[in-house]
Amino acid sequence: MSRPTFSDFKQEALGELEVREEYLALSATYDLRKKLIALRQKAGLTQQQLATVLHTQKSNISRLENVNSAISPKLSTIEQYAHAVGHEVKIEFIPKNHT
Amino acid sequence: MSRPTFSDFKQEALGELEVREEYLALSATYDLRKKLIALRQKAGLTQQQLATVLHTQKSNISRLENVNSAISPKLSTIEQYAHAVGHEVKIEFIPKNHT
DNA sequence: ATGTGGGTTATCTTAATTGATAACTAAAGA
DNA sequence: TCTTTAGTTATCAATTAAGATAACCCACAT
Repeated sequence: MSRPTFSDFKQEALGELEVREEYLALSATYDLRKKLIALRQKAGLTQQQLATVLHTQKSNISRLENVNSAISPKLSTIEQYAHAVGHEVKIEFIPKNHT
Repeated sequence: MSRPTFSDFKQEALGELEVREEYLALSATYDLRKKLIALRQKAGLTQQQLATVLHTQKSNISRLENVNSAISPKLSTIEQYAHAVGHEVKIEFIPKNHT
């Protein structure tokens, strides 16, 4: 095992308290982006088509969906996207096991 | 019945198409704020205490929780709040009945 | 009456997201 | 090969959320 795996990074990151918050936040947005892409594709829309519906540009749609982008989208942005692909947004809060 | 009720406003607002999206967005954030307050209270924290945990000010917490505020919070903001009260954020997409 | 604690509102500043345009890659077809 | 389509990336301007400070209200207690 030469190069560090994602799991390695994960372990090291969780070491520091402040980094942990960041990690969890990233994982949540990562999950979100995957869902957004799936919704769009299921709706049979391209980024360009969705952009047109939302009166914006395809580059902005790409930025929103792209995992590499460092942005944390506004709730309203997520909602507009969801509505455009025929869905409502529901936010749930799951209790954490605080050891 | 002299003054208009919220229900009246709702009906009138739904009349126009562009306003409808806005209404749905508002209702979602309204729902969110109620949940946030409930989580904080269940955690036994005041706005001041939560603000301290998040290294911010109680006025900012109030703005986030307050229904009247016109802001649409960032996903990361919601997550930080949730983590501080011992919860994880999960976003779900509910299919709409497109008549 | 005075003070304290919890929450709200207003305002300014700062930081970040979003809008918009353009240039680019990669894949698929004609 | 040339073209088109889908998606990415970079950049800058414009909008907006978040940080910070201060003043305020209200309930409650001493």
